[in-house]
Amino acid sequence: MDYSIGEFSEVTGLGIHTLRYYEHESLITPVRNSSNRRRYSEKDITWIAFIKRLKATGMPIKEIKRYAVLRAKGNSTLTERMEMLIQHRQSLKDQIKQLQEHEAKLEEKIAFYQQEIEHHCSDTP
Amino acid sequence: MDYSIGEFSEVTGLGIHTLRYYEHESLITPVRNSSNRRRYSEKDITWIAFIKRLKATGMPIKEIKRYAVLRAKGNSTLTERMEMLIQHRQSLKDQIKQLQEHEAKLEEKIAFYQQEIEHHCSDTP
DNA sequence: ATACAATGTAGAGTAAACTCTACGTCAAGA
DNA sequence: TCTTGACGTAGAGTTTACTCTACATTGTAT
Repeated sequence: MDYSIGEFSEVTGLGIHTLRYYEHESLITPVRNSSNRRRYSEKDITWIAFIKRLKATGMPIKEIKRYAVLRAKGNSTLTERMEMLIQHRQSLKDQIKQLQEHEAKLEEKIAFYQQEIEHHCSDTP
Repeated sequence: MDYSIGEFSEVTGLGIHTLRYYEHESLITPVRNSSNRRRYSEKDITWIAFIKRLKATGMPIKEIKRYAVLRAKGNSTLTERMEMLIQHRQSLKDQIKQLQEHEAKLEEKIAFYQQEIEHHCSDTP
């Protein structure tokens, strides 16, 4: 019930190079088999999914790494990790609010353009 | 009623180097005075504000440049520019939806953590 | 046994968006 | 007049997050 790097690349959608890079950055640490090949577990799949979420919401690799290192230390770091998540939730809320503002402004601009174009085309009555 | 690059940097919050870089990328083309110094107008202020909005909503410089070049060509490009904005509005809506999904999942995760921490701390009754 | 595909490491290369350096010019105040 | 500070150009350097190359091993199918 584990995966080679090639298989894991398939199921996660991350490139093999990227997976090795993530390991180098201590985001994930698969076990190795007798011939030094990486073996990824089922848990690694959900972990990568979570990493992807953090990335998609603007968390830089450095900070994901900080989280990953805490996670690797086990339960004693639960509170600290939660603090990180709560911080990140706030930044995510702020991001969404910002984007909604931008959307509203863009909407205005588009409406204005529509006017402009009508005026422009109705020059010849 | 115009600005030197230093003044313009102040009012827009963009660095002088960045402004020159933007000019190099054809995002903005200030006029020059007799001694070749850039002169930015009031209009340039709102234009930079709009560029910032496009950037903040994930539009790459290359595409902003495409828009800027159309804008520089004048009214004949109004429709094409509007098409770009409408496209971008859609991508913005998609972005927001994605982030909201991520927020919901993060919320779940935090709730789960809260549980974990309670269990963990109540180990000693 | 042998070919060949997947994997390993180390390190170089890439793309985007700046950011900085070096060096020259020019206008204005002491 | 001299100097200082803002500005000019061209090009190098930085950061982030990959992505790729070169070359050595290893597992598997024939």
